[in-house]
Amino acid sequence: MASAPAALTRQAEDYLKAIYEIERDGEVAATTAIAERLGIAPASVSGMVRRLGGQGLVKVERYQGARLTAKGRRVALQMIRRHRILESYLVSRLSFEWDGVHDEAERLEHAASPALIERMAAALGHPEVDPHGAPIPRPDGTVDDARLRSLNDLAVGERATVARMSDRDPALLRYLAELGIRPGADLRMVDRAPFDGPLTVAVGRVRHVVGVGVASRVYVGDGRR
Amino acid sequence: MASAPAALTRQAEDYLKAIYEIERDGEVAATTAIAERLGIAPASVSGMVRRLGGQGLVKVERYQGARLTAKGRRVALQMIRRHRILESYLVSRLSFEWDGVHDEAERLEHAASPALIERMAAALGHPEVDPHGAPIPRPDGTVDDARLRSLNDLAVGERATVARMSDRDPALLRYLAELGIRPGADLRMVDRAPFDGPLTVAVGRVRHVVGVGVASRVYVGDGRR
DNA sequence: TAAAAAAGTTAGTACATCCTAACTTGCTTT
DNA sequence: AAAGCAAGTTAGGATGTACTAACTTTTTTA
Repeated sequence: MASAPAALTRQAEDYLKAIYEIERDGEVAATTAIAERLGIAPASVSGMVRRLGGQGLVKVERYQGARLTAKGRRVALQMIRRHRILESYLVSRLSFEWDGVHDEAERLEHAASPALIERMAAALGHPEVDPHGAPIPRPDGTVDDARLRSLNDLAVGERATVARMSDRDPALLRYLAELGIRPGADLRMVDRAPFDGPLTVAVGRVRHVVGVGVASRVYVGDGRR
Repeated sequence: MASAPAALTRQAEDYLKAIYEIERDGEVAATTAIAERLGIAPASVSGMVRRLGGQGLVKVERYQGARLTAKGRRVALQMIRRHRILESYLVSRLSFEWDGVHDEAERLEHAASPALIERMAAALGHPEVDPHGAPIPRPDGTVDDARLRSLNDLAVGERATVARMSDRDPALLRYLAELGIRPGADLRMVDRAPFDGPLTVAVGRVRHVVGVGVASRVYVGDGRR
């Protein structure tokens, strides 16, 4: 028997999403990492993670963090699909700015029914990436969520195309937009100051100097998208 | 000083909306009436209503029910505006059926930001009524929420135009749609069976026989809308 | 490898919300 | 006006989620 769906709470959904994203970055979903991402105390995470474990959504080993089960991953990807479809819809149909949709989508994703999400997706022609370049999981739970190099990893002289960037910090997004760094933009690493110093990047024929912190939050693909 | 907005919980918002609707129907928002509308036990209402009283949203007199304060009414109308804009948007931009939007809007109204609602309203050209004919409160908190006669109150031979109907029961809405009874439809009371028996109503040139229960949930204006 | 630091857990508390059961109040009816 | 019933309230308990403080385990460092 497939067990009752047993509607998850908003919070449970957020935990699963957080854990998914940490794992996707290749790290173990440690208590502190989850707590940080959700902006809550580590102590609060212990209990919730245990509860998620009881529901078969994560596998927990005391003192060793949590790992998503297949069931947990399914939920997480569904939430991410919702989030990204919502962001896409808000930007393309309700003229939201790309730096302002994250929080709105974050709230709506818990309230929107699957039917609403699929109608939005259909209205947009079933987009494959969201406005920040993040791939949208398909309804069947598959995603092309390849781990990308960050701008920070480019060697001097190397060219690349911006693939995506984190959507969580509006100020960063506004800054990047000003520099012309958006998904699809072509760029070239011109210079790297030593000791993790600032990078000089050519975007089209304009050069910008950006810090390592910024560069590490911009992901690139090679040449073509 | 205008006092901190102090984000209300979903539940508080629902209570206020329920109280508003009961008062609009000309009744006192008694504990049991609120409980019934929200589908919870009366005992649960007592506590919450006291809390709302403490926040200055309702005035409570023990054993005498609650009454909205101006502040409470403002919140309630804002929720109703959200709800009705959402319903309108879902029907007209995402091809939802008019009988299926209530629940979706009910969930989204707690998550949607004022900015989103206003963008939707703008996209729709600032509609004044929702798909069920209910007037949409304006951003400034005013509404034309006149108490209407129900179809049940029509005298034999009288003509009227359908103004609105309850949006809470999808089955009722589907039934009404089948009969051609929608906001804007013109009708005439042809016959009333005695002892609260069924009513015969002409919609265009078709006659339908409907029960009193149905008729009392359809509201009419006179002649023109 | 032992001490220190970092990470994680438990214990105890709080709050919002709901429930049921038992009691109280107020309205209605005789 | 007293009794009975309906409506409302309180008491006590459950759940989900968070917090801080104190303790434990693991990892790092010296």
